[in-house]
Amino acid sequence: MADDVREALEQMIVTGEFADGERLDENRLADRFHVSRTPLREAFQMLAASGLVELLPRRGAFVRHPAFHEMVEMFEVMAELEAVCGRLAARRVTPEVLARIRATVIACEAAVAAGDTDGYYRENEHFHQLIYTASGNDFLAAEARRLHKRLQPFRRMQLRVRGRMLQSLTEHRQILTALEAGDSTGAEATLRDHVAVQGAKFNDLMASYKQSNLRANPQPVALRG
Amino acid sequence: MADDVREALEQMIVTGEFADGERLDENRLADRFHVSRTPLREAFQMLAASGLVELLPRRGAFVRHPAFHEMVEMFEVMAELEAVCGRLAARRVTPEVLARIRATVIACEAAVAAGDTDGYYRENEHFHQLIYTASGNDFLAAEARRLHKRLQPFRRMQLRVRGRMLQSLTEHRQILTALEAGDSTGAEATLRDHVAVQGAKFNDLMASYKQSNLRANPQPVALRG
DNA sequence: GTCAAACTTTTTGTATACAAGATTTCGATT
DNA sequence: AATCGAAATCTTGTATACAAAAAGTTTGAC
Repeated sequence: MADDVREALEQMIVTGEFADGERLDENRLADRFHVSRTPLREAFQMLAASGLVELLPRRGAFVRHPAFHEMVEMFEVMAELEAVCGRLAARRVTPEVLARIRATVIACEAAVAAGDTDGYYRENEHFHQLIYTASGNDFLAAEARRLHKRLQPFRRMQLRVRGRMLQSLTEHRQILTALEAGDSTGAEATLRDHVAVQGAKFNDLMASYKQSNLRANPQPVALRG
Repeated sequence: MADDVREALEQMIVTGEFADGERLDENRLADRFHVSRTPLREAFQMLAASGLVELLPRRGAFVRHPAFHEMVEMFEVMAELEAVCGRLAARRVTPEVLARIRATVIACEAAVAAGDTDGYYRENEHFHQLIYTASGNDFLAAEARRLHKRLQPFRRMQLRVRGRMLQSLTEHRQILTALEAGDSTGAEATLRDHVAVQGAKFNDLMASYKQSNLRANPQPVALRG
Protein backbone atom coordinates (compact mmCIF):
# COMPACT_ATOMS: atom_id res chain seq x y z
CA MET A 1 0.00 0.00 0.00
CA ALA A 2 2.77 2.40 0.92
CA ASP A 3 4.49 1.23 -2.22
CA ASP A 4 1.44 1.95 -4.37
CA VAL A 5 1.42 5.47 -3.01
CA ARG A 6 5.13 5.84 -3.74
CA GLU A 7 4.55 4.61 -7.27
CA ALA A 8 1.73 7.08 -7.82
CA LEU A 9 3.62 10.01 -6.35
CA GLU A 10 6.73 9.13 -8.32
CA GLN A 11 4.70 9.20 -11.50
CA MET A 12 3.18 12.52 -10.59
CA ILE A 13 6.57 14.01 -9.81
CA VAL A 14 8.37 12.88 -12.94
CA THR A 15 5.50 14.03 -15.14
CA GLY A 16 5.86 17.46 -13.65
CA GLU A 17 2.61 17.70 -11.71
CA PHE A 18 4.44 19.41 -8.91
CA ALA A 19 6.67 22.42 -9.23
CA ASP A 20 10.17 22.30 -7.87
CA GLY A 21 10.18 23.11 -4.17
CA GLU A 22 6.46 22.42 -3.75
CA ARG A 23 5.52 20.88 -0.42
CA LEU A 24 3.71 17.54 -0.48
CA ASP A 25 0.77 18.03 1.85
CA GLU A 26 0.32 14.95 4.01
CA ASN A 27 -3.33 15.53 4.83
CA ARG A 28 -4.37 16.45 1.32
CA LEU A 29 -2.58 13.48 -0.23
CA ALA A 30 -3.81 11.10 2.46
CA ASP A 31 -7.35 12.11 1.51
CA ARG A 32 -6.59 11.89 -2.20
CA PHE A 33 -5.23 8.36 -1.98
CA HIS A 34 -7.63 7.20 0.75
CA VAL A 35 -4.84 6.17 3.10
CA SER A 36 -3.68 7.42 6.45
CA ARG A 37 -0.59 9.51 6.93
CA THR A 38 1.48 6.49 7.99
CA PRO A 39 1.92 4.80 4.60
CA LEU A 40 2.13 8.21 2.98
CA ARG A 41 5.10 9.13 5.09
CA GLU A 42 6.72 5.83 4.23
CA ALA A 43 6.31 6.73 0.58
CA PHE A 44 7.94 10.11 1.25
CA GLN A 45 10.96 8.41 2.69
CA MET A 46 11.31 6.14 -0.30
CA LEU A 47 11.06 9.11 -2.63
CA ALA A 48 13.68 10.90 -0.58
CA ALA A 49 15.97 7.89 -0.90
CA SER A 50 15.79 8.10 -4.68
CA GLY A 51 16.29 11.85 -4.62
CA LEU A 52 12.87 12.88 -5.89
CA VAL A 53 11.94 14.75 -2.74
CA GLU A 54 13.87 16.36 0.05
CA LEU A 55 12.79 15.80 3.64
CA LEU A 56 13.28 18.81 5.87
CA PRO A 57 12.86 18.01 9.57
CA ARG A 58 9.68 19.48 11.04
CA ARG A 59 8.99 21.12 7.69
CA GLY A 60 7.84 18.38 5.39
CA ALA A 61 8.58 16.76 2.04
CA PHE A 62 9.50 19.06 -0.85
CA VAL A 63 9.74 17.92 -4.43
CA ARG A 64 13.14 18.44 -5.90
CA HIS A 65 13.71 18.83 -9.62
CA PRO A 66 17.38 18.97 -10.60
CA ALA A 67 18.83 22.22 -11.84
CA PHE A 68 20.26 22.01 -15.33
CA HIS A 69 23.82 21.77 -14.12
CA GLU A 70 22.83 18.95 -11.77
CA MET A 71 21.27 17.12 -14.69
CA VAL A 72 24.47 17.50 -16.68
CA GLU A 73 26.43 16.14 -13.74
CA MET A 74 24.14 13.13 -13.49
CA PHE A 75 24.53 12.41 -17.20
CA GLU A 76 28.29 12.68 -16.84
CA VAL A 77 28.22 10.02 -14.12
CA MET A 78 25.86 7.87 -16.19
CA ALA A 79 28.28 8.07 -19.12
CA GLU A 80 31.16 7.01 -16.93
CA LEU A 81 29.21 4.15 -15.37
CA GLU A 82 28.21 2.84 -18.77
CA ALA A 83 31.78 3.25 -19.98
CA VAL A 84 32.95 1.08 -17.10
CA CYS A 85 30.22 -1.47 -17.84
CA GLY A 86 31.42 -1.54 -21.44
CA ARG A 87 35.07 -1.98 -20.54
CA LEU A 88 34.29 -4.85 -18.18
CA ALA A 89 31.73 -6.35 -20.54
CA ALA A 90 34.25 -6.55 -23.36
CA ARG A 91 36.19 -8.99 -21.22
CA ARG A 92 33.39 -10.73 -19.36
CA VAL A 93 30.26 -10.84 -21.47
CA THR A 94 28.83 -14.32 -21.85
CA PRO A 95 27.84 -15.65 -25.27
CA GLU A 96 24.18 -15.69 -24.19
CA VAL A 97 24.12 -12.04 -23.21
CA LEU A 98 26.13 -11.06 -26.26
CA ALA A 99 23.55 -12.81 -28.42
CA ARG A 100 20.78 -10.88 -26.73
CA ILE A 101 22.62 -7.60 -27.28
CA ARG A 102 22.98 -8.51 -30.94
CA ALA A 103 19.24 -9.16 -31.05
CA THR A 104 18.42 -5.71 -29.65
CA VAL A 105 20.65 -4.05 -32.24
CA ILE A 106 18.76 -5.89 -34.97
CA ALA A 107 15.47 -4.85 -33.40
CA CYS A 108 16.75 -1.28 -33.27
CA GLU A 109 17.58 -1.44 -36.96
CA ALA A 110 14.05 -2.62 -37.68
CA ALA A 111 12.60 0.18 -35.57
CA VAL A 112 14.66 2.80 -37.42
CA ALA A 113 13.63 1.32 -40.78
CA ALA A 114 9.99 1.48 -39.71
CA GLY A 115 10.37 4.94 -38.21
CA ASP A 116 9.02 3.47 -34.99
CA THR A 117 10.24 5.84 -32.29
CA ASP A 118 8.48 4.06 -29.42
CA GLY A 119 9.82 0.72 -30.58
CA TYR A 120 13.30 2.15 -30.76
CA TYR A 121 12.94 3.58 -27.29
CA ARG A 122 11.95 0.17 -25.93
CA GLU A 123 14.81 -1.67 -27.61
CA ASN A 124 17.24 1.04 -26.57
CA GLU A 125 16.22 0.38 -22.97
CA HIS A 126 16.87 -3.34 -23.41
CA PHE A 127 20.23 -2.62 -24.98
CA HIS A 128 21.41 -0.59 -22.02
CA GLN A 129 20.03 -2.99 -19.43
CA LEU A 130 21.94 -5.77 -21.16
CA ILE A 131 25.15 -3.75 -21.14
CA TYR A 132 24.79 -3.43 -17.38
CA THR A 133 24.25 -7.15 -17.04
CA ALA A 134 27.16 -7.87 -19.37
CA SER A 135 29.55 -6.09 -17.01
CA GLY A 136 29.46 -9.21 -14.88
CA ASN A 137 29.32 -7.04 -11.77
CA ASP A 138 25.86 -7.19 -10.22
CA PHE A 139 26.51 -4.31 -7.88
CA LEU A 140 27.68 -2.10 -10.74
CA ALA A 141 24.66 -3.16 -12.75
CA ALA A 142 22.32 -2.26 -9.89
CA GLU A 143 23.92 1.17 -9.48
CA ALA A 144 23.76 1.80 -13.20
CA ARG A 145 20.08 0.79 -13.26
CA ARG A 146 19.31 3.09 -10.38
CA LEU A 147 20.82 6.12 -12.09
CA HIS A 148 19.38 5.09 -15.44
CA LYS A 149 15.91 5.07 -13.91
CA ARG A 150 16.49 8.42 -12.28
CA LEU A 151 17.45 9.91 -15.64
CA GLN A 152 14.57 8.30 -17.52
CA PRO A 153 12.32 11.39 -17.56
CA PHE A 154 15.16 13.51 -18.92
CA ARG A 155 16.31 10.97 -21.47
CA ARG A 156 12.80 11.03 -22.90
CA MET A 157 13.42 14.65 -23.83
CA GLN A 158 16.55 13.76 -25.75
CA LEU A 159 15.60 10.97 -28.10
CA ARG A 160 12.87 12.84 -29.97
CA VAL A 161 15.39 15.05 -31.70
CA ARG A 162 15.55 14.50 -35.47
CA GLY A 163 18.37 12.23 -36.63
CA ARG A 164 19.23 11.19 -33.09
CA MET A 165 17.71 7.75 -33.55
CA LEU A 166 19.91 6.91 -36.52
CA GLN A 167 23.03 8.20 -34.83
CA SER A 168 22.18 6.21 -31.74
CA LEU A 169 21.81 3.07 -33.83
CA THR A 170 25.20 3.58 -35.44
CA GLU A 171 26.73 3.87 -32.00
CA HIS A 172 24.95 0.71 -30.83
CA ARG A 173 26.52 -1.10 -33.76
CA GLN A 174 29.97 0.18 -32.85
CA ILE A 175 29.52 -0.87 -29.26
CA LEU A 176 28.41 -4.32 -30.31
CA THR A 177 31.42 -4.65 -32.60
CA ALA A 178 33.77 -3.67 -29.81
CA LEU A 179 32.17 -6.19 -27.44
CA GLU A 180 32.38 -8.95 -30.05
CA ALA A 181 36.05 -8.15 -30.60
CA GLY A 182 36.74 -8.10 -26.85
CA ASP A 183 37.97 -4.54 -27.38
CA SER A 184 37.59 -3.08 -23.90
CA THR A 185 39.08 0.31 -24.72
CA GLY A 186 36.82 0.66 -27.75
CA ALA A 187 33.70 -0.42 -25.86
CA GLU A 188 34.51 1.99 -23.07
CA ALA A 189 35.11 5.00 -25.32
CA THR A 190 32.14 4.32 -27.57
CA LEU A 191 29.74 3.87 -24.68
CA ARG A 192 30.99 6.99 -22.95
CA ASP A 193 30.45 9.07 -26.07
CA HIS A 194 27.10 7.40 -26.68
CA VAL A 195 25.74 8.44 -23.30
CA ALA A 196 27.64 11.66 -22.68
CA VAL A 197 25.83 14.93 -23.16
CA GLN A 198 28.20 16.97 -25.26
CA GLY A 199 28.34 18.94 -28.46
CA ALA A 200 24.98 19.19 -30.16
CA LYS A 201 23.37 16.94 -27.57
CA PHE A 202 24.16 19.46 -24.88
CA ASN A 203 22.26 22.19 -26.65
CA ASP A 204 19.35 19.92 -27.45
CA LEU A 205 19.09 18.86 -23.85
CA MET A 206 19.24 22.44 -22.66
CA ALA A 207 16.51 23.47 -25.03
CA SER A 208 14.14 20.71 -23.92
CA TYR A 209 15.00 21.30 -20.29
CA LYS A 210 13.90 24.90 -20.57
CA GLN A 211 10.60 23.85 -22.09
CA SER A 212 9.88 21.06 -19.64
CA ASN A 213 8.03 21.35 -16.36
CA LEU A 214 10.80 19.62 -14.51
CA ARG A 215 12.83 22.76 -14.04
CA ALA A 216 14.40 23.69 -10.75
CA ASN A 217 13.38 26.80 -8.91
CA PRO A 218 16.45 29.01 -8.47
CA GLN A 219 15.43 29.81 -4.90
CA PRO A 220 16.75 27.43 -2.26
CA VAL A 221 14.19 25.02 -0.86
CA ALA A 222 14.33 26.25 2.72
CA LEU A 223 13.17 29.73 1.78
CA ARG A 224 10.12 28.81 -0.25
CA GLY A 225 6.46 28.96 0.68
CA MET B 1 14.67 10.62 17.00
CA ALA B 2 14.14 8.19 14.14
CA ASP B 3 17.53 9.30 12.94
CA ASP B 4 19.14 8.60 16.29
CA VAL B 5 17.74 5.11 16.15
CA ARG B 6 19.03 4.66 12.61
CA GLU B 7 22.46 5.86 13.72
CA ALA B 8 22.50 3.43 16.63
CA LEU B 9 21.30 0.48 14.58
CA GLU B 10 23.75 1.29 11.80
CA GLN B 11 26.57 1.21 14.31
CA MET B 12 25.37 -2.08 15.73
CA ILE B 13 25.11 -3.61 12.28
CA VAL B 14 28.53 -2.55 10.97
CA THR B 15 30.20 -3.68 14.18
CA GLY B 16 28.75 -7.11 13.64
CA GLU B 17 26.30 -7.25 16.54
CA PHE B 18 23.79 -8.95 14.31
CA ALA B 19 24.41 -12.00 12.21
CA ASP B 20 23.63 -11.91 8.54
CA GLY B 21 19.97 -12.68 7.96
CA GLU B 22 18.97 -11.91 11.55
CA ARG B 23 15.56 -10.33 11.93
CA LEU B 24 15.39 -6.96 13.68
CA ASP B 25 12.63 -7.35 16.23
CA GLU B 26 10.47 -4.23 16.28
CA ASN B 27 9.07 -4.71 19.77
CA ARG B 28 12.36 -5.68 21.36
CA LEU B 29 14.24 -2.77 19.78
CA ALA B 30 11.44 -0.32 20.54
CA ASP B 31 11.78 -1.27 24.19
CA ARG B 32 15.57 -1.14 24.03
CA PHE B 33 15.63 2.39 22.59
CA HIS B 34 12.59 3.63 24.52
CA VAL B 35 10.73 4.64 21.39
CA SER B 36 7.58 3.41 19.73
CA ARG B 37 7.56 1.27 16.63
CA THR B 38 6.89 4.26 14.38
CA PRO B 39 10.34 5.88 14.43
CA LEU B 40 11.91 2.45 14.54
CA ARG B 41 10.26 1.48 11.30
CA GLU B 42 11.43 4.74 9.78
CA ALA B 43 14.95 3.80 10.77
CA PHE B 44 14.49 0.40 9.12
CA GLN B 45 13.56 2.09 5.88
CA MET B 46 16.61 4.31 5.96
CA LEU B 47 18.82 1.30 6.63
CA ALA B 48 17.17 -0.49 3.75
CA ALA B 49 17.92 2.47 1.49
CA SER B 50 21.61 2.22 2.28
CA GLY B 51 21.57 -1.54 1.82
CA LEU B 52 22.27 -2.54 5.41
CA VAL B 53 18.98 -4.34 5.86
CA GLU B 54 16.50 -5.95 3.54
CA LEU B 55 12.79 -5.32 4.05
CA LEU B 56 10.61 -8.31 3.26
CA PRO B 57 6.90 -7.45 3.07
CA ARG B 58 4.91 -8.85 5.99
CA ARG B 59 8.09 -10.54 7.24
CA GLY B 60 10.22 -7.80 8.70
CA ALA B 61 13.67 -6.24 8.46
CA PHE B 62 16.63 -8.59 8.04
CA VAL B 63 20.24 -7.49 8.34
CA ARG B 64 22.21 -8.09 5.22
CA HIS B 65 25.98 -8.51 5.26
CA PRO B 66 27.54 -8.72 1.81
CA ALA B 67 28.96 -12.00 0.63
CA PHE B 68 32.64 -11.86 -0.23
CA HIS B 69 32.02 -11.67 -3.95
CA GLU B 70 29.59 -8.81 -3.38
CA MET B 71 32.24 -6.97 -1.41
CA VAL B 72 34.73 -7.44 -4.23
CA GLU B 73 32.16 -6.07 -6.66
CA MET B 74 31.59 -3.02 -4.47
CA PHE B 75 35.32 -2.35 -4.26
CA GLU B 76 35.58 -2.66 -8.02
CA VAL B 77 32.92 0.02 -8.43
CA MET B 78 34.62 2.17 -5.81
CA ALA B 79 37.90 1.90 -7.71
CA GLU B 80 36.21 2.95 -10.93
CA LEU B 81 34.41 5.86 -9.29
CA GLU B 82 37.63 7.14 -7.78
CA ALA B 83 39.39 6.66 -11.09
CA VAL B 84 36.76 8.86 -12.74
CA CYS B 85 37.10 11.43 -9.97
CA GLY B 86 40.83 11.44 -10.56
CA ARG B 87 40.55 11.85 -14.31
CA LEU B 88 38.14 14.74 -13.97
CA ALA B 89 40.07 16.26 -11.08
CA ALA B 90 43.27 16.40 -13.12
CA ARG B 91 41.52 18.83 -15.41
CA ARG B 92 39.25 20.63 -12.98
CA VAL B 93 40.83 20.76 -9.55
CA THR B 94 41.03 24.25 -8.12
CA PRO B 95 44.28 25.55 -6.61
CA GLU B 96 42.61 25.65 -3.17
CA VAL B 97 41.56 22.01 -3.22
CA LEU B 98 44.88 20.97 -4.69
CA ALA B 99 46.64 22.73 -1.82
CA ARG B 100 44.49 20.87 0.67
CA ILE B 101 45.29 17.57 -1.02
CA ARG B 102 48.97 18.43 -0.80
CA ALA B 103 48.49 19.11 2.90
CA THR B 104 46.91 15.71 3.54
CA VAL B 105 49.80 13.98 1.78
CA ILE B 106 52.22 15.81 4.05
CA ALA B 107 50.14 14.85 7.06
CA CYS B 108 50.15 11.25 5.83
CA GLU B 109 53.93 11.36 5.61
CA ALA B 110 54.08 12.58 9.19
CA ALA B 111 51.73 9.82 10.32
CA VAL B 112 53.85 7.16 8.63
CA ALA B 113 57.01 8.60 10.15
CA ALA B 114 55.38 8.52 13.59
CA GLY B 115 53.90 5.07 13.02
CA ASP B 116 50.52 6.60 13.81
CA THR B 117 48.02 4.26 12.20
CA ASP B 118 44.93 6.09 13.44
CA GLY B 119 46.34 9.42 12.27
CA TYR B 120 47.06 7.92 8.87
CA TYR B 121 43.54 6.54 8.69
CA ARG B 122 42.10 9.99 9.39
CA GLU B 123 44.26 11.76 6.82
CA ASN B 124 43.58 9.03 4.31
CA GLU B 125 39.87 9.75 4.72
CA HIS B 126 40.46 13.45 4.09
CA PHE B 127 42.56 12.65 1.04
CA HIS B 128 39.79 10.64 -0.59
CA GLN B 129 37.06 13.09 0.32
CA LEU B 130 39.12 15.81 -1.33
CA ILE B 131 39.59 13.75 -4.46
CA TYR B 132 35.79 13.48 -4.71
CA THR B 133 35.43 17.22 -4.28
CA ALA B 134 38.21 17.87 -6.78
CA SER B 135 36.24 16.07 -9.49
CA GLY B 136 34.17 19.23 -9.80
CA ASN B 137 31.05 17.10 -10.14
CA ASP B 138 28.97 17.32 -6.97
CA PHE B 139 26.72 14.45 -7.95
CA LEU B 140 29.69 12.20 -8.62
CA ALA B 141 31.21 13.29 -5.33
CA ALA B 142 28.00 12.45 -3.47
CA GLU B 143 27.79 9.00 -5.06
CA ALA B 144 31.43 8.32 -4.29
CA ARG B 145 30.91 9.37 -0.67
CA ARG B 146 27.90 7.13 -0.34
CA LEU B 147 29.78 4.06 -1.51
CA HIS B 148 32.87 5.09 0.44
CA LYS B 149 30.82 5.16 3.60
CA ARG B 150 29.23 1.82 2.82
CA LEU B 151 32.69 0.27 2.44
CA GLN B 152 34.11 1.89 5.56
CA PRO B 153 33.74 -1.15 7.83
CA PHE B 154 35.48 -3.33 5.27
CA ARG B 155 38.24 -0.82 4.54
CA ARG B 156 39.08 -0.85 8.22
CA MET B 157 40.03 -4.50 7.80
CA GLN B 158 42.45 -3.67 5.02
CA LEU B 159 44.67 -0.89 6.31
CA ARG B 160 46.03 -2.74 9.33
CA VAL B 161 48.12 -5.02 7.15
CA ARG B 162 51.89 -4.55 7.57
CA GLY B 163 53.51 -2.32 4.97
CA ARG B 164 50.18 -1.25 3.55
CA MET B 165 50.44 2.22 5.05
CA LEU B 166 53.75 2.98 3.34
CA GLN B 167 52.56 1.68 0.00
CA SER B 168 49.39 3.71 0.34
CA LEU B 169 51.44 6.83 0.99
CA THR B 170 53.59 6.23 -2.09
CA GLU B 171 50.43 5.97 -4.16
CA HIS B 172 49.04 9.15 -2.64
CA ARG B 173 52.22 10.92 -3.74
CA GLN B 174 51.85 9.59 -7.27
CA ILE B 175 48.24 10.69 -7.42
CA LEU B 176 49.17 14.16 -6.21
CA THR B 177 51.93 14.40 -8.79
CA ALA B 178 49.52 13.43 -11.55
CA LEU B 179 46.98 16.00 -10.42
CA GLU B 180 49.61 18.72 -10.22
CA ALA B 181 50.73 17.87 -13.75
CA GLY B 182 47.16 17.84 -15.03
CA ASP B 183 47.82 14.26 -16.11
CA SER B 184 44.29 12.86 -16.28
CA THR B 185 45.30 9.43 -17.57
CA GLY B 186 47.90 9.08 -14.84
CA ALA B 187 45.57 10.23 -12.09
CA GLU B 188 42.89 7.84 -13.32
CA ALA B 189 45.15 4.81 -13.49
CA THR B 190 46.92 5.49 -10.21
CA LEU B 191 43.68 6.01 -8.33
CA ARG B 192 42.12 2.89 -9.77
CA ASP B 193 45.08 0.78 -8.71
CA HIS B 194 45.16 2.50 -5.35
CA VAL B 195 41.59 1.53 -4.53
CA ALA B 196 41.24 -1.72 -6.46
CA VAL B 197 41.36 -4.96 -4.55
CA GLN B 198 43.79 -7.06 -6.53
CA GLY B 199 46.95 -9.07 -6.09
CA ALA B 200 48.07 -9.30 -2.50
CA LYS B 201 45.29 -6.98 -1.38
CA PHE B 202 42.72 -9.48 -2.55
CA ASN B 203 44.13 -12.20 -0.35
CA ASP B 204 44.49 -9.88 2.62
CA LEU B 205 40.89 -8.80 2.28
CA MET B 206 39.68 -12.35 1.96
CA ALA B 207 41.57 -13.37 5.08
CA SER B 208 40.14 -10.57 7.18
CA TYR B 209 36.68 -11.14 5.76
CA LYS B 210 36.72 -14.72 6.93
CA GLN B 211 37.72 -13.64 10.42
CA SER B 212 35.21 -10.82 10.71
CA ASN B 213 31.68 -11.05 12.00
CA LEU B 214 30.33 -9.33 8.92
CA ARG B 215 30.14 -12.49 6.89
CA ALA B 216 27.12 -13.41 4.83
CA ASN B 217 25.09 -16.47 5.59
CA PRO B 218 25.08 -18.72 2.53
CA GLN B 219 21.39 -19.49 3.02
CA PRO B 220 19.00 -17.13 1.26
CA VAL B 221 17.29 -14.62 3.51
CA ALA B 222 13.74 -15.81 2.93
CA LEU B 223 14.43 -19.27 4.31
CA ARG B 224 16.06 -18.29 7.57
CA GLY B 225 14.62 -18.29 11.06
C1' DG C 1 5.50 -41.50 15.75
C1' DT C 2 4.18 -38.52 11.77
C1' DC C 3 1.49 -35.48 9.44
C1' DA C 4 -1.97 -32.20 8.97
C1' DA C 5 -5.59 -29.16 10.27
C1' DA C 6 -7.45 -25.99 13.51
C1' DC C 7 -6.47 -22.89 16.92
C1' DT C 8 -3.45 -19.60 19.48
C1' DT C 9 0.04 -16.33 19.69
C1' DT C 10 3.17 -13.01 17.38
C1' DT C 11 4.14 -9.69 14.26
C1' DT C 12 3.40 -6.54 10.67
C1' DG C 13 0.91 -2.76 8.42
C1' DT C 14 -2.36 0.92 8.78
C1' DA C 15 -5.34 4.11 11.24
C1' DT C 16 -6.03 7.28 14.79
C1' DA C 17 -4.76 10.22 18.88
C1' DC C 18 -2.03 13.56 20.84
C1' DA C 19 1.92 16.59 22.00
C1' DA C 20 5.46 19.74 20.37
C1' DG C 21 7.14 22.60 16.81
C1' DA C 22 6.21 25.64 12.75
C1' DT C 23 3.32 28.91 10.43
C1' DT C 24 -0.07 32.20 9.98
C1' DT C 25 -3.19 35.74 11.64
C1' DC C 26 -4.27 39.65 13.81
C1' DG C 27 -3.73 43.43 16.68
C1' DA C 28 -0.86 46.78 18.97
C1' DT C 29 2.81 50.03 18.53
C1' DT C 30 5.78 53.20 16.25
C1' DA D 1 1.38 52.00 6.60
C1' DA D 2 4.91 48.90 8.21
C1' DT D 3 6.77 46.00 11.79
C1' DC D 4 6.91 43.32 15.67
C1' DG D 5 4.91 40.01 18.85
C1' DA D 6 1.40 37.14 20.85
C1' DA D 7 -2.42 34.10 20.08
C1' DA D 8 -4.59 30.92 17.12
C1' DT D 9 -4.09 27.42 13.58
C1' DC D 10 -1.94 24.06 11.15
C1' DT D 11 1.63 20.45 10.54
C1' DT D 12 4.83 17.22 11.81
C1' DG D 13 6.61 13.48 14.68
C1' DT D 14 5.64 9.91 17.96
C1' DA D 15 2.67 6.84 20.56
C1' DT D 16 -1.03 3.79 20.75
C1' DA D 17 -4.93 0.90 18.92
C1' DC D 18 -6.54 -2.43 15.95
C1' DA D 19 -7.05 -5.58 11.94
C1' DA D 20 -4.93 -8.91 8.99
C1' DA D 21 -1.28 -11.91 7.94
C1' DA D 22 2.47 -15.00 9.43
C1' DA D 23 4.43 -18.09 12.70
C1' DG D 24 3.96 -21.29 16.23
C1' DT D 25 1.37 -24.80 18.95
C1' DT D 26 -1.82 -28.08 20.07
C1' DT D 27 -4.86 -31.71 18.92
C1' DG D 28 -6.53 -35.47 16.38
C1' DA D 29 -6.31 -38.96 12.76
C1' DC D 30 -3.80 -42.51 10.74
